Amino acid sequence: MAVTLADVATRAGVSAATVSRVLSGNYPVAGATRTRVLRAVEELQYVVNGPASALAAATSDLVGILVNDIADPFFGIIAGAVQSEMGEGPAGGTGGQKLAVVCNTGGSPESELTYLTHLQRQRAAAVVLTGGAVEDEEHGAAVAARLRRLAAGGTRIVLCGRPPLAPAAGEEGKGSPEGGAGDEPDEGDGIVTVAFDNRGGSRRLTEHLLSLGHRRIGYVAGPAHSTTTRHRLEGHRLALGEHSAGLLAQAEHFTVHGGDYDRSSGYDGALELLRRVPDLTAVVAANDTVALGICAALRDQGKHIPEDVSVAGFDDLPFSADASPALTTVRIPLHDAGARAGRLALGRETPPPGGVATVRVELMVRASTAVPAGRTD
Amino acid sequence: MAVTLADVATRAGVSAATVSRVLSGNYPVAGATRTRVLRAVEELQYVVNGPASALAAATSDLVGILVNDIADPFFGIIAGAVQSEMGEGPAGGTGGQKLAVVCNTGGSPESELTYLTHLQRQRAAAVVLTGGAVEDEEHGAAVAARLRRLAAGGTRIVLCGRPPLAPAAGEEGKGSPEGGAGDEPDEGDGIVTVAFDNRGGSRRLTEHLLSLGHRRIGYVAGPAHSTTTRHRLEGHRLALGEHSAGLLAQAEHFTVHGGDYDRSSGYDGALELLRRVPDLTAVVAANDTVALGICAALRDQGKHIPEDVSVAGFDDLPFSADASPALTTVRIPLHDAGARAGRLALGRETPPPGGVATVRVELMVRASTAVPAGRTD
DNA sequence: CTGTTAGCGCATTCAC
DNA sequence: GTGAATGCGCTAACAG
Repeated sequence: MAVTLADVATRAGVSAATVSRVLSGNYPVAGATRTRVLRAVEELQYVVNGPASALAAATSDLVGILVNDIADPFFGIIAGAVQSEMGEGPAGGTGGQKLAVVCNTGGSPESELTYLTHLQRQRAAAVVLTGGAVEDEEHGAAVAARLRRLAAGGTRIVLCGRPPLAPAAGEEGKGSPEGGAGDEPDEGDGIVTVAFDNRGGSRRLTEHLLSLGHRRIGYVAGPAHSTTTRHRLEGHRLALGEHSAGLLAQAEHFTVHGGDYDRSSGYDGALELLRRVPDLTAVVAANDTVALGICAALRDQGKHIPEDVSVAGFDDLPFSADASPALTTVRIPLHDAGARAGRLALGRETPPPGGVATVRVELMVRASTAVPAGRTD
Repeated sequence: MAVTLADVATRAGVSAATVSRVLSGNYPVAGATRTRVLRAVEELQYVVNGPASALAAATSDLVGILVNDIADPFFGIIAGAVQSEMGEGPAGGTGGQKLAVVCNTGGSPESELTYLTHLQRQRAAAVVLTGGAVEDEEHGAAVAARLRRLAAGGTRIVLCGRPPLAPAAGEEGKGSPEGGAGDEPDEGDGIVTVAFDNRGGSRRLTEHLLSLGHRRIGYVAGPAHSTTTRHRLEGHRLALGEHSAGLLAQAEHFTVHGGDYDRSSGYDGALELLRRVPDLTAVVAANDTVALGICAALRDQGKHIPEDVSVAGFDDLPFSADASPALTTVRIPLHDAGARAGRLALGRETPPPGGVATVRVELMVRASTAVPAGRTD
């Protein structure tokens, strides 16, 4: 690490400033000197000192991507897409390169805050937060506050698959001309969001089940206090309620609140559901992974899918189409969403009006859902 | 971002040095002043400037984790485990906190080098490289060289699931007392590796198939030029060769070299295999994901698993036990391996002798493999 | 086009 | 136990 800019300058017989200029590439330098400098860099195996550079320029090339579970392809796909948008800066050189890194919060709000602090320390160029947020007053406020500070400091903030920030406390009366609008996302802080239509997708999914003739539909929900969990559940109940008040009334009894978005939540949830409602004809899962756990449990109980019980997931992860039977689910264009978030983070795409873009989701009807056995029409 | 150490100092009525000291926590400071400083920090919402701090201290808290595919749980599990080892530094404060970040190379050697350069720029405290390496003379040498420079600069390097570095070129005659040992991993460069026994696991898996009575065993290999691919294939053929020369001779014909470690490689590979050897009784996959693709293809061809064809995977990812039928595979203790790599990266665990630790793998026999149909003993 | 001059914000000697 | 001074390595005005 000993070799510095000055060493290169000496070696090339130029000033440090010149070396800096050829390296950043954003300044005219004579071809001959450039070559000389580059050769010196090569010979000395010089590598820029990031901290020093960041300090002097007051900018960083770090872009953070926060995910709730790095072992979950849902986040992997988004993160990969975000990352794929970095790399090719407008200029050709190594200059505009961003270092996109993903930080695994494990869904813990504390960890989320810790990472945000770290990123703020590093003066990150941008940070992308993916996936549902924990619905906790205190932490929510803390995260929002930190995000606003980051944004104020010039860090671009993008929310992907996470609902927009609520307006800051005490913001409403603060000279806003339109008065107490109150519940609309505040603009102007520069925080942009790419939202998933969890509610709408979930609703369509349940409508599909209803239209097939299902009336006893179980629901294995995701982690408590997660925005995603809530939105999907709301969509489900919206569909139920639109069909009949009776269905909506029994919804709570047909819902089990699983733990994480993992296989065992589905497995255990399905068992519990079967205990409560032995003649269940369909189960909706918080997501595809949970759905697979549900399938396993049903099979272990001697139930056939979809003959005895229909099962549906959410997300349409790659493995869902290959499951047996292939899973009916709601496709979220995770890659597109992530790519867009990446472009937004780089300021390469103009933010949507209002700062919120909602990506469309699509119902994927496959083999795991069918007309319930009792139905003969 | 405007608020600096000096601001806090002024506010607290102390010198910048004192503020620095209470923040780093590694220096005696009077209780009263400490409280005063901390309050000022709080009031001003001060956050350390990472670059400045790193520059002055010549150290960084960045730890990089390189993965080949961030959407693959194989890497997610390892990365998550590595990350879980960071966070609780020896001291209590926010001082010893490391920022563990994962970088997605997509399996591309260029990208790998780019990330290593970035990490070197940032003077990363450590970098963990996970998963198989691409077997390419040139890139291998380039990566090795860069890793050695990083290590020389004080960055800890840990290889996890990747074979140890070959000795540096021209190193053999360079005053090494024991002369041209040549093909043993060079120690002394401080690069430590946690290796997976891919060869041994693969061998045991194929032995299992042979012992069941299978003789026409197809193999859908992983990406070409990957160390992992090669090692697993070698283990497979080792088992074949030990059983009979005939099996080994036809091995190449029974092997299809799929593309990536994904579902479609398995699907397409199985189809090709069936074309070549219609009366196949078993197929071994490069990994579990590929195995699932194989299962899908076989089902689409009207084959039953395991009655008509047995299928086996590798890695034992969480979903494998839930597949239907449950997948016979080789379990790699990914979490343990990652955790160990993390500890090694932090210097919290003493490196194994020789710098290489090999983690044991375990054959998991489940429902996807059975005695072939023709066999009646 | 290139060299010179100042800091960037902090950690760390030294003194006190 | 605390303050004052110095420099980490680089970039960004300025001159020339």
